[in-house]
Amino acid sequence: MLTTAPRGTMDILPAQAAKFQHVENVFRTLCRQANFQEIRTPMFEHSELFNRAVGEQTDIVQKEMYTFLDRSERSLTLRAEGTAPVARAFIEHGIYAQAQPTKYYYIAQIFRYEKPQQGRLRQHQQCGVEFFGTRHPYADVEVISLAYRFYRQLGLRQFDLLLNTIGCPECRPAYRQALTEFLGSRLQHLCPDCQSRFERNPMRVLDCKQEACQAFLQDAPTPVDYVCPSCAEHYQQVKEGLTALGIEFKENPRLVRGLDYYTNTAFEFYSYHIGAQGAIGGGGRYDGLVESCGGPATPGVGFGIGTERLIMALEAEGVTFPAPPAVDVFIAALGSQAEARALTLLGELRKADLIAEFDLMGRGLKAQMKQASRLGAKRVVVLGDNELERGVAIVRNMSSGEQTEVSLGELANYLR
RNA sequence: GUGGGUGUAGCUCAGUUGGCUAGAGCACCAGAUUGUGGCUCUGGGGGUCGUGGGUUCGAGUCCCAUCAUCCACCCCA
Repeated sequence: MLTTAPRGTMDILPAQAAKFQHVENVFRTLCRQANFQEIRTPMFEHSELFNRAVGEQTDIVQKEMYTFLDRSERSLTLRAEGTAPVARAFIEHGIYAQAQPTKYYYIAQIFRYEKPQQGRLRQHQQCGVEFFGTRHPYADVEVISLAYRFYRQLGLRQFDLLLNTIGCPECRPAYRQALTEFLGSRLQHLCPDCQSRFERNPMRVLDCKQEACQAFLQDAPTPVDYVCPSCAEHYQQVKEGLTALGIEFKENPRLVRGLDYYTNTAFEFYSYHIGAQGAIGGGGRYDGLVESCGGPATPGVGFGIGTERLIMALEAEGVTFPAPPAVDVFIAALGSQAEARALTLLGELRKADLIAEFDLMGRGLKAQMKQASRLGAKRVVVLGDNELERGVAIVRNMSSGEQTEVSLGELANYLR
């Protein structure tokens, strides 16, 4: 217990951390190009924020949040989701009063009390964006195309973009009515899960994975059939915008998102190579969110992309990550005098922007060479009493085996 | 929350119908000419066999419980 990470969490060791860094670097670069600014919100929020924003009846709020009381009996919740905290900050800092739109990106840890399995953790990371202040369908296109470019830029090829519209508060009641009537009449034929979904959130019945249910749902009404003219127009323009950018998508009228705040556009990116949890990113429009959190009515659209799942998908497709830089110079010092000189030498080399390392394990020369080799050192500086007396050092090229003598004063220059 | 699989060295695993001081490969340390890595050879260190009970003359092997982990359902990234 003491020596294992908590369930559903994992240590990201250097080899893996390098992959995260690469993914994050690409993400930051693309965000910068598209003029999204970084925002960092707290790792925990008042529980009420998630309850309200995500929806009391959602699975996240019902059973997946890390909620606790602090020492002042305030109910706090570890960030269960990326959008709500950004919306909260948007309101708290009066950003709605500035010129719109505002575009944010974040790289943040998300916490959910789930039962772990492949691609599903209790702490995971998301790269996400939130785009506030405009209902323009091209904002949706900007957001979706950013995610799309992110995947492509990293080298991901085999993934689908699923697209749907789920209407707005104007047109949803009519749809809800039709769906409820449809489902109500054949409730006894649906699986127990669907029966409970019917009570809590009828739209979620649509994407039940049970074949028997899907058979009964063949003729079920879908949101697209009921959207109002303006929602239909919005959806149409999103599709045209994506097409204009050469982004392929698959319309899926059954795609429904599990968070209450979504309106209109809903999308999901899916990889089929990483097990059952194939959703590598998802998002949509949330025009009612800011208002429901206590701010002025403000439209928004965004996505969240799971970094761990993304890396899994990349690896499944055999995408290689850039190798982390190897050690440039290893100083092999012999004896305490040389060791002392090596210490100051290291500083000089590092100042010259070289990755420099030496031995602190009291190894002999042979073992130091081995260590240097293990670290992938390109060159080794051998420094013993002989060299020290003459103010020089031997520089060995580890790939060719060639050795030359260089004066200590020239060393940094020579190695650079 | 439900179901199934798996827990032996740092890692990947072997361990015969229960039977000697629990093994291999990799990794680590040392040596093979005095101050030179990779390859090879030799030697060495390292294991509460997940944990706790039980059965037995005897348990890594069988039984129970528990914990952890993996996979799937639910749901999501």
